[in-house]
Amino acid sequence: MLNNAVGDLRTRRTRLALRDALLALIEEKGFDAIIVQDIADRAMINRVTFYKHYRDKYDLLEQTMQEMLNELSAPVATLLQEPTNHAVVDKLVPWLEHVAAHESFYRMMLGKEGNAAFAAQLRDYLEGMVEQTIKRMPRQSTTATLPLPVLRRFATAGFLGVVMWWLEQNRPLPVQQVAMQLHQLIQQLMPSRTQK
Amino acid sequence: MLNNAVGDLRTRRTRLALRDALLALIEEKGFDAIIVQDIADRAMINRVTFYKHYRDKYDLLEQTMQEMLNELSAPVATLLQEPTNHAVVDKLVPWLEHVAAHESFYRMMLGKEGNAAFAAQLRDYLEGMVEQTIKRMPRQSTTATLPLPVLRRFATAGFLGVVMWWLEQNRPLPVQQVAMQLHQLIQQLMPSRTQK
DNA sequence: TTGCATAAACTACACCATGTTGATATACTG
DNA sequence: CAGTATATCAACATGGTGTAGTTTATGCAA
Repeated sequence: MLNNAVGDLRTRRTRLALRDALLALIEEKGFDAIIVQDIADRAMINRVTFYKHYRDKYDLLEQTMQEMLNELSAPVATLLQEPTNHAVVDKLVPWLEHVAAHESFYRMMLGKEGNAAFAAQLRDYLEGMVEQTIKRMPRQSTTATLPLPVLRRFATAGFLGVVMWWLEQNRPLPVQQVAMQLHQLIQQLMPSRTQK
Repeated sequence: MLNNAVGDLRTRRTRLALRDALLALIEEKGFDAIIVQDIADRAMINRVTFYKHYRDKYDLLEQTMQEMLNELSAPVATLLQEPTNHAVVDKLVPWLEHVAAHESFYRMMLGKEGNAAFAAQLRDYLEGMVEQTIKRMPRQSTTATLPLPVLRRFATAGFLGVVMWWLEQNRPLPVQQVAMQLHQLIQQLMPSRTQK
């Protein structure tokens, strides 16, 4: 059926339990190894009830991923307000802190056993951020030596790569330091910007 | 069982057929959607025979991936001989040409429907390359402003990101141009190198 | 508070992919 | 050419998926 009243307390409780169960299981053994029965067991929900809310485990994953990305957007929303050169570093910090708070989840989803769709979605999300930030930047020599899409992709993919490295190594550096280094890396890719 | 004489003509024929079938199917519908029967059908091999050679479809994938990476290594082997600054660009070209030759495969395996393990393996492989290249570089100010692992990860992840972009867009640029741009991006990340 | 409506639980089922077994036919190797 | 290894075939147990019908319980609105 898949059509339950979203307002109903029972519905909200069930979906929350399923979502939490999925997150916990992903952290424990990765998404691929999970079967619907696992999710139902963990959530203490009947397996049939699962199917009354989600088509399959991929459906649940998709919705959960979307929620994670929305959460991720919150700390960055303010970032777009004042894209002054130095403020960006400080605004990276809450972003990285969110990632750190859900460390195991991100490590799993972005790692070897991870989910390519999620990585791609996160990259797209970052690219969107970059695009908007660039738009609001003070007009300057737009005659970049490299095509913008290439530059953008290199930067976002590299950015994500470093975040992954950071998680894989169990965060050997404090958030502030990673933020600084990421900022510096991005800066080095923007030769049009005059060295202040 | 899984132990067949690798010298036997039948064995070689069977494994080749299975490997080719897998590659074709990956290009058609991605790895996840493939079932063993698909591979057997396409290879015109009995399904049971499949299991006499490979544990499961993941086993076959792993071996096939390894072969692809070995092929990929060939054009780069010479790269390590003379890591002079300008020669690197030229040596990137055969590498990109290999990727272009197996375009659909790489696009699938690295894309949204792709396989995170393969992406990670390819990244590791690239990191190894970078590491060796750096070792043979003429000693110079090793006092990089950034930790080497971070720099290396950013560069390789960004590199792969651009290659992915190139494939996703159906190769809007000729190989030479991509090679140049990638070279330039990497250069910009190496501030220790004096601008010649 | 009570009754109604709706969600959850439970039982049962058909379906499909997996991986294995034992018997038989086929074909490579030496 | 003979012997042995490999491929084929039919059959089966197992386990995960998704659905249907029925009963139980619980939240909601009057």
